[in-house]
Parts: sequence; structure tokens; C-alpha cells
Amino acid sequence: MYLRHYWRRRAALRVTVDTVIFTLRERGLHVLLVRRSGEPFKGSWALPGGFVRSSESPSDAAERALGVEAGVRGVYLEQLYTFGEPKRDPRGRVLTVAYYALVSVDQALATGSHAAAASWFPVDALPQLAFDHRMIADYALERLRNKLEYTTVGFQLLPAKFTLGQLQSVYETILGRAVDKRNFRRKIELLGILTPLEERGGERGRPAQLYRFSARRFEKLKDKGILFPF
Amino acid sequence: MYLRHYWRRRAALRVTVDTVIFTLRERGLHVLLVRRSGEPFKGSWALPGGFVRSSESPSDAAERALGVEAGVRGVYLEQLYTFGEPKRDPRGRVLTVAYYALVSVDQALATGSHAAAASWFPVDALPQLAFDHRMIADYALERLRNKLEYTTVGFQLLPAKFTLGQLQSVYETILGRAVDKRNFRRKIELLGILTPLEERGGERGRPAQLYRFSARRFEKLKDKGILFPF
DNA sequence: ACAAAAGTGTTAGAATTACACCCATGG
DNA sequence: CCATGGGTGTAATTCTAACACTTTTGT
Repeated sequence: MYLRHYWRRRAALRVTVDTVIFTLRERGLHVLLVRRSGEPFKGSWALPGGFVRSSESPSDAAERALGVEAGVRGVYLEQLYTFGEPKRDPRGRVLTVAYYALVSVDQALATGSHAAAASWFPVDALPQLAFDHRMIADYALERLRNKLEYTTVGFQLLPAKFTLGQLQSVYETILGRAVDKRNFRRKIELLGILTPLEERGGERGRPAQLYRFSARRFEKLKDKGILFPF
Repeated sequence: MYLRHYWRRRAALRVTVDTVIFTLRERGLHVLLVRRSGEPFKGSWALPGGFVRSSESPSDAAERALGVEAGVRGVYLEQLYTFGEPKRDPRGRVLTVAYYALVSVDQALATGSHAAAASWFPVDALPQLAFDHRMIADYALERLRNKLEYTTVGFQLLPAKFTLGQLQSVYETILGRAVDKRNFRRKIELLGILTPLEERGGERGRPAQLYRFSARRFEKLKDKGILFPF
């Protein structure tokens, strides 16, 4: 009994982090996957991640893994859920703290070239994934869709300067439906979280006004309970 | 280098679960706290919880701790967040998967009598808590308030049979503001998730119609994206 | 000149809010 | 009879959704 108690207090598990990294590309929302170089699931596609070291917090570990495995730094990162079914990892007892990250189009370019073993997949055509990573990816997508409707996470997928057309297309792509251009612009205008720049941009057609996101104003809205209306 | 790699792969952390248990009592929303019987923070109030054993999932561990420390079983339990700052526990590296639970008035009665070292505190008058438990409790309250507005978690705080007055008071208590009785009833009616019973109840005044929550109908609403309008 | 995206108001319908009185019961 | 909570409708306002044409640029 004493021994058992002693053992229980010292019960130690291994803990990993795994991150679902989203970006937008031509054909919609994509997720970054890496090929596993070691057993188990050697050669399978998996979410980038790794073990949490005893000197770092899980979010530090996620950021480190993002840098090493995916070549991205300073991106939007949010904890998703902790998966801990006893049999989820054939190596033994491994619990994973899952995160999701959003990288903008320009950040995603760096990513692709960094790791040869990493590759972007459309969210609606993921390959077979190692461990329970498919469940994690599905859950992350659900969370992203939900959060898009009442927060400003969408801006994380755009470069610092963007047009209203680009912003609208972020929403349409992730939500999977068209939104009315005039209604969309009116609502954004009303929120007052965009600052117009002295600059125009756009690749085809008439050059569009460029904006930047004004997080400061958004914080005030949040405090008043005014949320995103999409 | 080899040694270091070996060590890193085996890096093992201790993992606990901690649960913020909410209930409604006369003077509003309360949280169940227990007095710590061992070091560190011996004698301090803390959230009920314990170490995750290597054979169980974190949610199993949370349920077990709920039974042992608080005397409750079969309650609503939802994962909140995983806290893992390296210095959050003076014993060394301990990560905690935090949960929150909702217990109805009748379930809460059993709870009080079970553990002498457990006691309910109003959410707006918590004592000093061990570890980072204050942060966890604050976060749980925020999450509960948010979820109340777009899910049916509120029903978890009521007994199986309840009156519309009781339901309204759940919303008013947690949201901290009064809501219009007629508008409230109309919206609930519109959702169609309550089934009236052949029974009346209530403690004072005119006896009220009793209802039960019909989860089946709610699931259909969720699928259509129709959410709670409070 | 045409293809491509930018930009811009109005109106009908739906949803939300505000508001006050009578009813049934227990003590 | 009075205290307590139950039960009910309507009108004003706000929000949401539907809808089409002109402008600016590159090719």
C-alpha cells in the first residue's frame, strides 16, 4: 500500500505537443504535415510536434517544434485540446497537448522551402495520418470555423496589408459559403477595426484600397462584448 | 549527444487534473474547494484533483477525483485548458489538465456532506488558492459564461424537472443581469427543446408548469447551426 | 473593347427589445 | 388579504439579407 501510494505520486507520463498549422492557398484551406522519420508510423504523414522538455511550457514546445519542423516563427498559436486516451500512442503512455496555428500567405512561402519532409495538404483531402492526428486535425478545423465567426483570427491568415476582397475571401473559404460583398463591407466598416493605408494594391482588375488590422480598437470592442457578426 | 537525445525522448512529466465544480445555491454561483492535507500549500484551499494514473485518461482521472474528493458522480464534465508553466508547482514539473464540472442543486447536496474538508464558496468571494488555481477558476468562470450563451450547459445546473422560472434564474445568476420574462419564455418556446410534464411544482406562489429538457431536439438544432440566443 | 475586381444604397422581412397587468396558491 | 412567483401580447426599433450597376485598371 505504501509502495503503491509512492508510485502513484511519482506516476510520470510523457507529454508531446502537436500543432495543426493552417494556411490559405489557391485551392482553399491547407494543413502542413510532415513525414515521420522514426517508428512508430515511420513514413506516415503526421502533425508537426514533439516531446515537451522539462524546462519548457507546452506552448514553448509547440513554438520550438514549429520552428524546427516547419520553419515558421512568430505565428498565431492557440491551445486546442489535450488528448490522453491511454492507447493513443503505441510507444506507451503519451499525452498530447494539441495546438493550432495560423500562418499568412507570405509566412507560408518560407515554410514550404524549409523542410523537404513537410508538405501542405487541402483540409478536405488529408492523407492517412499517424496516431489520432486525424481526429486532432478535424477538431482544429471545427474550432477554426467557430472562432472565425466571433473573433478576428481570420486576420492572421492575411499579410499585414490586405484588401477587403482578400479579407472577404478568407471568410468565404473557411466558412465554405459565399457572403454578400456589400453587407460584408458594411459590417467591417461598422466595427471600425481596419485602418486604411495611403496605398492601393491587388493583382488583377481595379486596384483596391489597402488596409491594416487595428488590434487596439478590437480590444475595446471585445471588452464591450461586441463580437464578429459573421 | 546520444545521451541527451535519449534523455529527451524519455522526458517524463507528472500530470494532474484539477476540476472547477460549479453549482447554484441561494446566493448565486458557487465553486467547490478542498483543503489540502499535504505539502505544498498544506491547509490551503485548492481545486479538487489529483495525479493522472498511467492506465487512465485525464477525463477518467477527473471523474475519479470528483468521486473521491467531492463525492459526486455522473456530472457534466468538460475539459478547459492545460496549464503547464514550468514553475507552476513547487514540487517540480507538474502539468495540469483543467476541467470544469456542473452539478445540479440535488447533486450538490450529496457533495456537501461527503467530505468534511470540502466546502462551497461563492465565485465572487473565493479564498486564496494553492498553485495557480485562482487563474484556473477565473478561466472556468469566463468559459461557463460564454458557453451559456450558445449551448445548453445551463440545464446541467437544474434537476431533471424544473420550472421556467428556475431556468430563467440560472441564466440571470450566471450572466449577472436580469432578463425579460416574456422575451425569455418566448425564445425558449421557439427553440422547442423543452417538453412540458403532466405535473406542476414550485415552492412559493402559484404552482408552475414543470418541464424536462429534450436533448434529442437540441441536437437537431445544433446541426442546423441554430444556437442559444441569450 | 473586354476581362477582372472594386466600389457603392435601398428596401423588405426578421429578430430583438421594452413594457404592465391578472392569476393561482400558501400562510 | 397579502405575499410570492406564474403566466400572457403588442408595438417600436434594430438587425439582417437580398439585390445590380458603374468605376478603374491591365491586356
